Amino acid sequence: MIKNNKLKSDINLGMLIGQVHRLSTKKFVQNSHNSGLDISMDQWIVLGPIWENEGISHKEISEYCLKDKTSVTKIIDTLEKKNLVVRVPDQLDHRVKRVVLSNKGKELFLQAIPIMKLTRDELREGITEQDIESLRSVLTKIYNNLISD
Amino acid sequence: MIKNNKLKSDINLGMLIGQVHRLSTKKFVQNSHNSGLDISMDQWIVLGPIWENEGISHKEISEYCLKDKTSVTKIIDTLEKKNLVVRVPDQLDHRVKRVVLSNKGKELFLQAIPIMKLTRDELREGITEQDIESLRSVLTKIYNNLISD
DNA sequence: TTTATTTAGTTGAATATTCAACTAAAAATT
DNA sequence: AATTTTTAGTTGAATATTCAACTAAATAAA
Repeated sequence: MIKNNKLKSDINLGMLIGQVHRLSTKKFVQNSHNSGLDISMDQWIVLGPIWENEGISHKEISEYCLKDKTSVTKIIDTLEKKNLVVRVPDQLDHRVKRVVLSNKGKELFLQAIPIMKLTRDELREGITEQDIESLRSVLTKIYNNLISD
Repeated sequence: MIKNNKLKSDINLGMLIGQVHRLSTKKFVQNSHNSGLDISMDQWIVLGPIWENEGISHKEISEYCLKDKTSVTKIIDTLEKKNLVVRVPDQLDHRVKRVVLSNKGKELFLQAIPIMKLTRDELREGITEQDIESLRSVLTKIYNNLISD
């Protein structure tokens, strides 16, 4: 049954996506650690839109990062505990929390940029821009299949 | 800085891989749940090689699934708690634990196969075999970059 | 205006991952 | 044979994700 090659190859594809995801985040964290920085991949991903858009809301971060609102809440909890960001309640809409970077957060973000670049270069070694675009294209198709219901 | 388009597109690619990974596992779990099955994506992934190779060791499962040995230990803990598998110490090499499926485990595995197929079809809707092969190819290149250090 | 519904964010429980440190057994050195 | 090193697996702490249930505020409907 499982010997069905088609099924098996799908499982392998799923495992491959999972493993590439895990190993990339691991590589980023290791590179950060080697540079003396204490930041995880997901913390970096959430810091991005806050850097670009001071006072962005949870919901907007969620959309930008393709992350669940629950995940965003908890990652911001961690970032706040590390004094990298501050939550500011919106003055007009009291449901909304706006997030801003502390100086420490800004500093860390700037230091992490070259780490991101290094990690990208390691990942992409020997891979053409065309390959990357093809990867992005197919992943986007799958993504669209997954969000449409 | 982050406005650097190249960097930004890399972040987006990373987020895309992460999101596709999360959404696929979510889709599988939802499909399972809709069929009355209680199984997670990672539990399914670990059950696979045990089904194919009764008495497989943790280490072999680890290699097959592209998962860390710690993860394998903990997922097998869960599977054992659910009475789906049993650990059997190897008689010759006392370090090795061999894992076998219980009847309940075999039953669940068989029931999960069509769920896996359904999930695959949903993911791949409108995507050519060529696209999938291209995806696999680029991911494999990245994977190889990540494991070679 | 009062009620109902939607929206933004949080909480707790369950699962998964990684790291570092650990146990115990096997294999290699001396 | 005794010691060192490697290997297989486990444990505990920290991070991340999902689900379901929840609070509180805003918006829509009655």
